[in-house]
Amino acid sequence: MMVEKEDLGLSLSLRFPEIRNSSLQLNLMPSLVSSSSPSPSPSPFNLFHKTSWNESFPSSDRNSETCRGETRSFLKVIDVNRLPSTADAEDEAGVSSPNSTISSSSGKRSERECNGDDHEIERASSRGISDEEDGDASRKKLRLSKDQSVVLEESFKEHNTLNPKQKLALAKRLGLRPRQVEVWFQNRRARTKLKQTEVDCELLKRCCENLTEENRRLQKEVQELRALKLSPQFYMQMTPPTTLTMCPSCERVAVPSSAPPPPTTTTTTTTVHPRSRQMGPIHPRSVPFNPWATTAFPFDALHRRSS
DNA sequence: ATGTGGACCATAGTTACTTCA
DNA sequence: AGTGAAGTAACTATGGTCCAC
Repeated sequence: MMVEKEDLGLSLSLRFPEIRNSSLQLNLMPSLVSSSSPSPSPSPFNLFHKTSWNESFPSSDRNSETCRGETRSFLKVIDVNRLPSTADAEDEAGVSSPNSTISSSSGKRSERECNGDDHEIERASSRGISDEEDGDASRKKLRLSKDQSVVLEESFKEHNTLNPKQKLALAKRLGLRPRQVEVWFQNRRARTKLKQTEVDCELLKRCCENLTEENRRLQKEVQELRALKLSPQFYMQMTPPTTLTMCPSCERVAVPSSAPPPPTTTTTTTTVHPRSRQMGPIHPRSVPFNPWATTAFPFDALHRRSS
């Protein structure tokens, strides 16, 4: 069995070598995924990756990253949930984009910043620290309003990543800082992946249960057959065993040529094509067991969504 | 052509705060 | 009112890609 998890867990493929055409493709990404994103991407969210949005908003030049001056210290008294003033909005969306400097919270951030004060200023502003709270090291969490969340969700449906221009535009629209928008998208991606992982786990669990059940059934059958083999009298009274076989072309189960009522346990190979017996004997083929067959999971719907 | 450093971005994991039962 | 769980904003660490040099 090969389990392959593609594209960040949003596409799950399970294949059983002995079961042809039984590959399961799980694709649970939101249907909003643009079908126009063709090329595979190393990004686990490749289904979302770089849609026309990004193309229409080419990434702004990275040279716009400039060191922030101490004039930003006024942010210490700004409520992050308030709508930005005109000047502030300009600042937010401006070319220099001071906040985008901090937008990347990578380990290299400190290298890019002019000094630690700027970082602290940003942190303070991100916490919405008021005058009396200034200096408190604990971070205050803001709660995004419902409207803000709705807009962010809608934006995420369109594209789960943002380029700098998108980030700025969205931040301006929502009255948030670009960093907040960025963090929201990061967390949103993480939540999406987590949920997808849970779905995948549930699916694998069901698959395992089905396989276990089938294994149990087969073991029981083997035991019964062995028991029959050990009791000659009973064995001799049995009707000639037959085997359930399937026509490779029409996938129908063939019936024995003698056509008695099929016994429960069978092992012969002589078969006749179910459609017409003039076709003569065919190569027997074991009926494939499909562990997914008894699963109530709506795979068809998934396939439809992924296509 | 290749190596290197900087900038940027992504994810994983964690922390701290808020909300709610 | 107090409390634990769940949700989530914000953070850190790390690694990958791109690009200029």
